[in-house]
Amino acid sequence: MPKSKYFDIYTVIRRRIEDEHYTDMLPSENELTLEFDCSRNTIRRAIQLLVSDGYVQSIHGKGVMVIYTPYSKEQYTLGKVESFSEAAVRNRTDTKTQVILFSELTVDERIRRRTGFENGVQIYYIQRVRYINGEAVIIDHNYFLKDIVKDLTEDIAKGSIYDYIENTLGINIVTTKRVFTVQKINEKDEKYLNLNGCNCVAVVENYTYNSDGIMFEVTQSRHSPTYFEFHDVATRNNKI
Amino acid sequence: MPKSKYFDIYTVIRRRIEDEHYTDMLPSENELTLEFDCSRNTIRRAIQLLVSDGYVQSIHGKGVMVIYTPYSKEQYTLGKVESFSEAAVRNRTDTKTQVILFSELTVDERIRRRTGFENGVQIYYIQRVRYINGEAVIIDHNYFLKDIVKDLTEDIAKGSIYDYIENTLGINIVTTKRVFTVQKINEKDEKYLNLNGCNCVAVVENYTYNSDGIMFEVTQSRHSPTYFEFHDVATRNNKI
DNA sequence: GCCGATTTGTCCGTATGTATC
DNA sequence: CGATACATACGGACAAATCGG
Repeated sequence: MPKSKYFDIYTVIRRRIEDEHYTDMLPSENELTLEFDCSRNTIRRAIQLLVSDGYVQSIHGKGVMVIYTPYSKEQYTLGKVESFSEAAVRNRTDTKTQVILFSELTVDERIRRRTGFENGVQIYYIQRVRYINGEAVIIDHNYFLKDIVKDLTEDIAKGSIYDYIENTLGINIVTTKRVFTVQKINEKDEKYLNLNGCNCVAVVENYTYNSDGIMFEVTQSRHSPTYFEFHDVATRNNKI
Repeated sequence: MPKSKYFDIYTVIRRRIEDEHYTDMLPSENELTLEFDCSRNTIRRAIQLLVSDGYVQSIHGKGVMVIYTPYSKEQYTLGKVESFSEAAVRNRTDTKTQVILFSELTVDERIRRRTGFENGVQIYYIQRVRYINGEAVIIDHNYFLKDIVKDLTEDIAKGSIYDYIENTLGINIVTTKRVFTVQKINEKDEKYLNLNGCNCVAVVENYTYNSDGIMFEVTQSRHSPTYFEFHDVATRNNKI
């Protein structure tokens, strides 16, 4: 539902950059307001999105420079909610998910420290192995608040829990905080993952908030290093 | 140089959140415009920064919810240009930098593939080991365009090259694209780093652009897993 | 379930400041 | 110096979501 004008404009300009229609600089904001028949403010919002995607860079008094470089290797979803491997899991046809643990339990001190959920709260705790092209590349440890993610079943866990959350339950995912680390493998990693001799895994911890500002999910994804790749764009708004 | 009003307001509100003056919700935008004597637009820009910091989350028709959680362990600079370890290197007094290679060379096919610099261009290639509290935790491989980062010396490399770039040369760093991976260790990693038995390192590749839109630096930082921790906030602007 | 008040989201137009050329 | 282009800021209008009565 692209209801907003600025997002539509963003999409159009982004495609032009990807098609290398714009290579050096974008047209000036004034020219773009004329073309898209909108206010300069709207154009600026669109450009802002392109900046945060790492597609362009604004230069005061000069113009908006294109710094997009196409990625030859693989498609990955731009810097947002998914890591490369997660995107792969979602996009490929040749993926599989194996549920190795499906449990309902009450948060105790040990889980509270690990997740931040309060003691005594009811949760689902699920462990899943993700396969790409027949190789086991990720182990997910999911913790879901039972109050919010209702009626989860092992059958749903075999498919996409995110689909269930967003489409069936209609929960809106807004913010995800992530922490990246590299950790020594544990027995489960060793048992299930294709590690190619690595004794470490890339660990991504996700803390996911719904539109009520409630953190309803904590997930630890343990990635086999061979397939793990994550992209990010940082821009300086340093005025310190 | 906090010249802009919205950035000042952002700083004030951020501090209030950190001091737990605001815990559940922010005052409404209208109230804030009254307090700070500004337009609603300016307040919204300040809030936007807080959103991208993962401090708050806006809820349509309801208000702006605080989702800030203080981090007990360590200070890390919020999601921007530095990883945790880099921040540690910058902040701690007990840090050391050892230059193990300082060279000037011409980009050949091998380096072009690794960095994206064009063949024939003159660059500095530097290797440095970073210590925190006496432990070797990072090896940096820096590639700088000689045209832009002029007159680099081994002596400068022993200190902070970033200081030299920003303060002495007056180069403005705007955008940094990063790629995270986990790789098997090579001989240099094994020789220099405290790996605690890990046979992998956390690798961060930085591609840095100046205000002319020129990518003038490529750096590969190879982190010992024990000290590596990186934070990130993703927000959905999904209107697909 | 409806209505009205509140609150955030989008969009517009204008004015002024500042950096680049 | 003037023209151009981006940056900041203001004010107003309407839409859309939430909540309480």
